[in-house]
Amino acid sequence: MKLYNSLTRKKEEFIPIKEGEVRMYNCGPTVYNYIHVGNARPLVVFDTLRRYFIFKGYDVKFVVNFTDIDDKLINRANEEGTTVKEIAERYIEAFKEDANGLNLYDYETYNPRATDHITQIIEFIKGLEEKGAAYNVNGNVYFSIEHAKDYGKLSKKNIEDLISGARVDVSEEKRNPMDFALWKKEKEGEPSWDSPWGKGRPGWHIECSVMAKTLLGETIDIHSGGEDLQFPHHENEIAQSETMNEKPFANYWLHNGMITVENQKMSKSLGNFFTVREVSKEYDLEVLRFFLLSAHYRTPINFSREVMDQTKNGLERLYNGKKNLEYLLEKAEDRELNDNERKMIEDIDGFKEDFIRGMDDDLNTADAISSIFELTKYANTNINENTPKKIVELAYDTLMELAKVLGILNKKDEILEDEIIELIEKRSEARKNKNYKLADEIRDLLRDKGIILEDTPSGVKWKRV
RNA sequence: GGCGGCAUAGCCAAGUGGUAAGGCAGAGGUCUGCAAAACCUUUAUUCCCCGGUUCAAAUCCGGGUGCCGCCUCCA
Repeated sequence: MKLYNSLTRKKEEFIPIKEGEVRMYNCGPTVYNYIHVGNARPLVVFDTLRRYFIFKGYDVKFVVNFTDIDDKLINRANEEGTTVKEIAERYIEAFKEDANGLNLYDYETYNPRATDHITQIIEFIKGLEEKGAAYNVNGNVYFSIEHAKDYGKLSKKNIEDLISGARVDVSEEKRNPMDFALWKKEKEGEPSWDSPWGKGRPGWHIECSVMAKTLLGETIDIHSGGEDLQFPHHENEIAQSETMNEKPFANYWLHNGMITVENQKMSKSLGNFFTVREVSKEYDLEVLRFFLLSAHYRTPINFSREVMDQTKNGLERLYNGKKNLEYLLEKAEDRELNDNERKMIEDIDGFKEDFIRGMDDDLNTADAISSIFELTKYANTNINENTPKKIVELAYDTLMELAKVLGILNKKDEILEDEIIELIEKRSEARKNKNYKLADEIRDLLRDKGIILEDTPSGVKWKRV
């Protein structure tokens, strides 16, 4: 499998540190608000990468943290006259709901909180201090970038350019304008923890370094996140971790492209964002997930109602294909395969190979999705009531296996209520008697209840909308 | 100013040297009591523009144009 590594700016063959095992870290949300569509992209994309590793037989450890202490949470708490803890709890709960809708919890994910790692954070900063890479000024502790080897190697920035172009307000305390805070001194009314430098709280960058180390080890396989985090956040993580541990922090750095709205980056500061829960009022979040996978993860994608509608229709086509196979599965009988049917096994396996080829090429989900469409088309065309059960099962299992990697087609139909079943039977009777007026009335009635009937040569099929 | 990315049909989107995948929408058709679903046919002689390399370029090289991201909290 090849992955594009931002560190080298090349596609590289993925080689895990430990055979058969992958350790991944993805920067998670700062829980001061609901997540928006832009936040959802890395979550969905790298969840899909995790799923694909599992599909390939790897044992995967995947960490997505919560940043639950930060200026934004503090501001929010002050605005509402409540506590940081209350804000964090609220938006962590909200996150979990959204994540469920996006099908991010199909497998185990570790969701550590920064505030549960204060002890480790303090230890880490002490370690940096001992190495001379951190300095304390009046209770604020800064990381000294001069002590980091290759600072800027991820984002390919050089320090002189950064300083000359810096728009940051230069703190009197910092020795170098690009130095960043590891520990922030307590301010009135802010949550704080005791530390060797007095009361305070951790800076943002240090959290990720510490949680990655604590949960995954000093060198991890893959670190992922939005490309807008590349600088300074990821650069600073590298600086801290590699200075502290004296070994590579992450072997592969993966960055997803931005979501745009009318070709402008969706962001909180521009105010052009759609929260995941807003979207969920109009679309099933599965549509959003499918949309986020419909283009290669490194290209920017534009979020619009038009494209969401297109995605919804495309997804429905896949569901119809699934439905058709489920229907045939009930009818299919076991029998010996003839030559032509044996050939079908190869054909179906071929779609799976195409899927794998796409995914192996730097997680090309757009390409992989096309092989799922082709599989359903093949099944619709070549599989019918007379197809042996073995073939129908293979097609169905293959479809579901590939869909699971993408985290789609996981909706199950509920059981129909007895009164609905009675209505369907009544309508069938009416059709038999050529009483089409009554039959159509019943069909319309059921459609209003969200149940679509389809008459096929071998019986009535139904689905919910 | 520095660094990076993108430009393929009405729309979305693969394809990085061998003659344009797939999806959505549209048109026509088959099937159907009518529908729906499904299937078939149809929709880019051409991949932003101009040069060049090559037997062969959407793909490589040079030069333009347009759009976007990062350099500040941001997924």
